[in-house]
Amino acid sequence: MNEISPRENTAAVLSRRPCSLDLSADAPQYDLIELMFFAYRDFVSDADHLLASLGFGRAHHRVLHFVSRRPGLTIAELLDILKITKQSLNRVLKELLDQRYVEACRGMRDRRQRHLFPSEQGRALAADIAAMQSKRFANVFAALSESARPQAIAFLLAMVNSNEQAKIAAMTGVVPTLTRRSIPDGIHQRESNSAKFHG
Amino acid sequence: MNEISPRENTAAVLSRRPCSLDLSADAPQYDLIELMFFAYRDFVSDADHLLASLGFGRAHHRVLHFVSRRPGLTIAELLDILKITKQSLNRVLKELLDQRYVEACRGMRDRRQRHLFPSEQGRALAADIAAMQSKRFANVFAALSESARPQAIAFLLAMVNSNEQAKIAAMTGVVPTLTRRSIPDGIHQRESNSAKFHG
DNA sequence: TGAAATATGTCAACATTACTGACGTAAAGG
DNA sequence: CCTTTACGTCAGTAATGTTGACATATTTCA
Repeated sequence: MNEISPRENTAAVLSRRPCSLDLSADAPQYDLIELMFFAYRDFVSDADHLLASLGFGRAHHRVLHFVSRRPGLTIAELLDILKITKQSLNRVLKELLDQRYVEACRGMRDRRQRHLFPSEQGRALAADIAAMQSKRFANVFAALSESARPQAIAFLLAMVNSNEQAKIAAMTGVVPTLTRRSIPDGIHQRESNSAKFHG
Repeated sequence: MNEISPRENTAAVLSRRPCSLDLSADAPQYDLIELMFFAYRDFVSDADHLLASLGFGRAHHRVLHFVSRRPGLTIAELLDILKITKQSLNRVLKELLDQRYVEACRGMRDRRQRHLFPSEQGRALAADIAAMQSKRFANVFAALSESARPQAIAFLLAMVNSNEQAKIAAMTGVVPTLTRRSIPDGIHQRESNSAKFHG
């Protein structure tokens, strides 16, 4: 089923190497589309073995990372960063709390809020993983020119939906100096930020 | 439960803005780690609405994309690109075949192989999504300097595991000219390429 | 003060994408 | 002829996400 009579379609089969030589303004940028996929895939794979050995996944890592980076943040702030539902967050957060990688305490000003802090071992795990990923960046920039690092930061920040760039820049401590003008994003920029980030 | 006596930990709570001013060689590069997360999250979200309206997910998109870009590739080649199991591939591929977004035909030289081709509507859908993502890149580079595009390509390619860079460069049609030296990747580079890419 | 809004927790059901393990089939190749 | 290769498939499981509904405590506001 779903089978077509045997043909080789020689021209198509043999042209395995893609030819995206179109330089017109709105030509599809296949190279960048695919490089984003491969670069991110290898980037996130760095931490997987270490996390799996502790029974954690990437969702746990993301929570632990942002709790470690911004100690004292609240559930609502974390939800706004991760763009997932509170039910999804709660499942992984509960495990991190149970296993004492994260601690929580009620706010003094607003006792409804819970402020999240990394425990000692939580801080250590987050640091270990950050070191692994930082090593990849260090290798990358050692192989490129000196301006590559600020250029990469400017590129990645510009890739973020423009209505979030200021917030992200502040959060990451990045100074968006290289951006020259503001241009609207892709189609669905303002409709929602639901990432449906199954990974 | 999992609650600590109410304390505000004022210093920690108030220092919401992270300070990663450490410039030593192996300092954690929190800014880049987080920007990779946010940039990729927004990048992949571009296609979600269109795909969802057709009953497809990101896995379908990845298959359709590479089939469209390299018409005639075989199952084995596709598995090597996506780094997933044949069972995972088969589920989404079957749906794309059933709904006539992809066509398959037996190889003439080796009749065990199946060569995959996009149908007319498959090509159209792949082109639509590529156009959306390309628009994001066009906006990004319009806001940055002229050298930003080749720099971004060099950066993303350098982020790929080094034992795959040559293959990826060939596949995407990118010329890795800016790379100056080869340096080993993160810890798990050679052990496996299992991406466990739940997204 | 009392009602409404807010911050969070929780239960249930479900979808998507991935995995492992096992087994089957057809074709290629020594 | 026998083994390997390329692919298909069934069964079970795991991780991460969703929606919807409801509960509880606390703050805010009229």
